[in-house]
Amino acid sequence: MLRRAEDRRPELVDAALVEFARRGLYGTPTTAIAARAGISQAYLFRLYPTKEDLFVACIAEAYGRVRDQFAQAGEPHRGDPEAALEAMGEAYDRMLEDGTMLVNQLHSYAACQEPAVRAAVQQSFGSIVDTIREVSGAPDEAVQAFVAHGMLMNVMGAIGVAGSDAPWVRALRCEDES
Amino acid sequence: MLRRAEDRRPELVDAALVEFARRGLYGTPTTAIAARAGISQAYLFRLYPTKEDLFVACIAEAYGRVRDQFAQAGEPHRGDPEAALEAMGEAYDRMLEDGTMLVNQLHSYAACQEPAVRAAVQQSFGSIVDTIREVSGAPDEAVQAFVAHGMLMNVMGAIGVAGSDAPWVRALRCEDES
DNA sequence: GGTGTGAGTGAGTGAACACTCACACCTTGT
DNA sequence: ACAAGGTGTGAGTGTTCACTCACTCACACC
Repeated sequence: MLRRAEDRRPELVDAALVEFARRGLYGTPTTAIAARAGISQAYLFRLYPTKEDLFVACIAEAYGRVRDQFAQAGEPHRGDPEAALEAMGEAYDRMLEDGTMLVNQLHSYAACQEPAVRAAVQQSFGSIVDTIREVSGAPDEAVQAFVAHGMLMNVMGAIGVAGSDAPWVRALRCEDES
Repeated sequence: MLRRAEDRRPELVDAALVEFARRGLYGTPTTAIAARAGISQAYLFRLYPTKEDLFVACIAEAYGRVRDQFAQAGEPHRGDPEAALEAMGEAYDRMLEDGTMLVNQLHSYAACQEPAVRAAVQQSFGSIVDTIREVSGAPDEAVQAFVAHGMLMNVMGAIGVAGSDAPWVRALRCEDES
């Protein structure tokens, strides 16, 4: 019947990732998160003393998963930068399909006015870039282009043009007119 | 003594751009916006019937200014894609210094769950891309790389690593170690 | 069976916030 | 002179929300 708090916390973070994905730190009520996690709001605040603490935990989790996917995808191609980045790009595309982790990244940028959030974002983001650099061994220019391209795809997903065939969207996807 | 509503509205948008830049649509109280604009909160709601309407107006203004800067910077180089993109890039760097317009773009992505915001973002964003394409005449690949690079710089500014010299930041800026 | 401890919650609380309303004031046209 | 209409506000209102408190219950150990 009773569960350990250490077991509950990751479940709460899972639920919070879904809710925060919708409207970010400021727009997401803790009641919705608690309801999704199947616990009382009061207990949410026992597991994480403030909403911001929970958000920071979500940031760390979301970035961590992305980093792990990159590492896993790139590892078999260690020593072959092009192949490694290619594999990481495919992993990124797969993550874009669900979108929860990536859209939370956008919300994390938006909440960087809060010092605790900013610190977590800097740390987690740096860890992803380090992983890309270390595993792929690619030159800085290629890493920069890779990260930048990922952000563009992320934003295009978030603003709902991923499936659009407006000319400017097709151009950003580098599809020729047909 | 009394001013016309049409004159007030742009001033209100200016003030709102500053306030929204901090915490976005959900995290910014209308009281703060009204105070900055030097009007009562009640009058704010006469000028824009909902906070969301005001936010949408801010989106349009922020994106519009960016688009105008791009057009102005690129126009003298029409017909020379590389030079045009280069000039636009410099214009972007200048806009990053203040940051208000660009960080509002991040907040606009984060608020895309609201249909009205999403529609405005899609329209304004497309208008920027169209301008870049039309004025520079650059191939899709170059436009994509340009936009993606801009987003990366924007995010790095927002998360507060613009001036950092951590290795991963230097790598993303493509500076060699020194 | 008793007792201590951590899990878990129902029912608040106070503040913040989006939005409203009744009213005053200024300006313009006639 | 005065009506009409736009400008502007003080003082709310109802709701939402982060966070708290007093409490119950399950379990482990003796």
